[in-house]
Amino acid sequence: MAETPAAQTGQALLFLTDEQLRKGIEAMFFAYRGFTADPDRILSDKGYGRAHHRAIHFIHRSPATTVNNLLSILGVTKQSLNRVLRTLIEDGLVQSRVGREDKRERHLVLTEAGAALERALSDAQRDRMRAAYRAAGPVAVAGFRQVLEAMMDQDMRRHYEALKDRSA
Amino acid sequence: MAETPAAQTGQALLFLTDEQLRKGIEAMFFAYRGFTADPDRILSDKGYGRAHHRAIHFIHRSPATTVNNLLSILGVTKQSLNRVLRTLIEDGLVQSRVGREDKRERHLVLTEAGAALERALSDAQRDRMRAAYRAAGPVAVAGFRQVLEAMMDQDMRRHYEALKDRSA
DNA sequence: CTTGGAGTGTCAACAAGGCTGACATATCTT
DNA sequence: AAGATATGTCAGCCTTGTTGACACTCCAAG
Repeated sequence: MAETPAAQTGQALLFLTDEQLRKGIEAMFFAYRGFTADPDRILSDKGYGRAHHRAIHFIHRSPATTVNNLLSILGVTKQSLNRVLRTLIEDGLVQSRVGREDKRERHLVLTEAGAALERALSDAQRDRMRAAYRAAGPVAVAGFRQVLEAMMDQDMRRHYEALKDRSA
Repeated sequence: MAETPAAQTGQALLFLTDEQLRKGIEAMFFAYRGFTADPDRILSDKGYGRAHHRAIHFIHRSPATTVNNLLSILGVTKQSLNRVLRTLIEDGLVQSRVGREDKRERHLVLTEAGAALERALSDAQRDRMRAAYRAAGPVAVAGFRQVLEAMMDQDMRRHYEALKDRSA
């Protein structure tokens, strides 16, 4: 676009032009495809989908989490989640334990087989992430995380922060 | 993890720990939700989905693109794309023109109504991206883009670069 | 102790948007 | 004339999201 009147906006804010923003949008789109590609391949071999991956990931991250907690992290309906959980439980990857304090709640944990699949999936995903991190360098990685965190919804940032604190 | 023997890896490579990578993975997951949330709201009001958004976005970016080109950018089957394109054409948002050189090809362009929807969608998405960029600052944004680009598949990077060059 | 509400599971039905396979049509290339 | 290419379309399947309805268990407040 043309020169803006205020001098301070002339150089400093060029990274906020529509053009730059559009590049960022497209980068998110293409990168997310790469981000999910490797786990997707592993999953489809076993007859699972991305929804199973998400459930396994967050059960691993928060062992003995309740169904409700998982629901609010994943942002889907309980019917959707239940369908996925049922197959994981039937297949012996996840164990559902009745709560001790509150017996209405179910606490979800990975079985050994579930943990093995989790490892395979996150190894694949981390390999790509590691390659990208290494290629970009630590300064870029810090910026990457900053922008992503600023892009989240409030609720999602809450969940993200809660997970971050767990094993820091 | 414990101290690694080599001194050079002690400090410099801490950003490559599994912990850091996992945080990056979760940041991508939560941020992508935010990234698509605003357009999704606009679309569902009109009875469209994310697939329509993607088609509209890339037709806008590459006016008069062919169906085949769009297919390779989006990475879906022609049946999937065709279902979406058919509704967009029926609803008068996209126009399909027989190619001049090669009459087998169809060149896709947005109508005025299609361009209006594209504007609404990308305004919403850019608003969030702009807020995130502004909050994180130009250095972070450069890193953000670097990491995303390193995360793409080869094919996707090719398409991304091609689009980048268009109006640079 | 009863009752209301919360947490959970489940059934049924539906839609979007992926996929495969098969086939038709028009057009270009050889 | 034959084969390859670009596109469209029909039919059917899968995953994963949705709503709505209903049952059950359990906790807590009255």
